[in-house]
Amino acid sequence: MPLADPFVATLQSWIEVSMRRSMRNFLHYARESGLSMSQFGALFHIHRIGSSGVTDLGEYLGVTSAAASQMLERLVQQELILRSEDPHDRRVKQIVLTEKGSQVLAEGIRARQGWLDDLAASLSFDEKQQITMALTTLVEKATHLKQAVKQNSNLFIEEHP
Amino acid sequence: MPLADPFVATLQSWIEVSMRRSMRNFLHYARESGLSMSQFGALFHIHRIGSSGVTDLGEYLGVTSAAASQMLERLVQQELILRSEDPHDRRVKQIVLTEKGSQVLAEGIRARQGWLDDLAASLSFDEKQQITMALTTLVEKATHLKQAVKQNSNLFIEEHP
DNA sequence: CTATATATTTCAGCTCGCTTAACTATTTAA
DNA sequence: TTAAATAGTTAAGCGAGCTGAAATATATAG
Repeated sequence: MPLADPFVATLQSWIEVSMRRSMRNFLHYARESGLSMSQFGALFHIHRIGSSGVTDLGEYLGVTSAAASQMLERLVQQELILRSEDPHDRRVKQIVLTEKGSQVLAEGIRARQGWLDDLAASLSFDEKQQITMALTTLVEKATHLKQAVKQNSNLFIEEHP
Repeated sequence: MPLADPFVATLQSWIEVSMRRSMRNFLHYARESGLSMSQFGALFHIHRIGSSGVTDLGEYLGVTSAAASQMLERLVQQELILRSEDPHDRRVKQIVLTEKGSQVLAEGIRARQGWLDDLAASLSFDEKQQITMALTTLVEKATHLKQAVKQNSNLFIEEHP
């Protein structure tokens, strides 16, 4: 076990602070919008990857296709998603966000991150510039990292032996 | 509505990337440990503020004291918390983590942030140093911000008029 | 002392999200 | 063409988590 890297420790502090804030805002919005965390997760995934099949979404969320189907049914009833037949393979369903679904999702994200404006206002121009550079590096590296892990997901994340 | 501040945009990107990663790891651990998000949230809050009353915890979580009481009962049964009478006011219960509760919480946090080691490994010494400085500033400002908001919470967050 | 306020628990009843199992429809392989 | 695989839905049943209302115990105000 490695000793505490000050870099990692700082990163942990920041993630703890930012996640607590973001989650708090987000849960507040989710509650008043009548949507659950799971439902937002589904909307988010559908938005991110474009169209998705029922089973794929279930795998992403870590649930059975039956559970995914039931959740999607609720989202259809709320007019947040559209579920249509894939013309190339009529067994699969194409799932996309409706206009309303996109709006709800966007508003949730905005609610989650609204405090960032206040944070920005409390920083000087130079501080902001320096932080922007640092975070840009982080985002880039983390994105590459993500792809690396995705390749190994069979081994380490989804199904350990 | 302000135009997109590149600082805020970068911050949003980073939070999206880091939250998606952290939440994914965390949900994975939560699932295999048999605890729900809400339960972890409760453990986290109890850990953060030391001891807490039932109603206080419910208010923090945004639920009635009845709901909080029921959740705490489940946590007691799992031996994650201790619930005892407050000697100064025997109506209220003191709620603290057990050793097991602390361990489970710490492991959850570790699972959530395990990917940071990989991220650290992908950065040079200079990059890490620069990012550490930037994040230290962010953490400090965000913490101050938090207190500022706490003072206004009656107005803007907990109970809007 | 009595009335009221506060802290917590219990209960009935509800929704959500989950599972397994059974079923339908469609595609693909032999 | 028939058999097997795949995608999705449906149904029954479970536990978590929530609410409102009622009950209990304690503290505090008059």
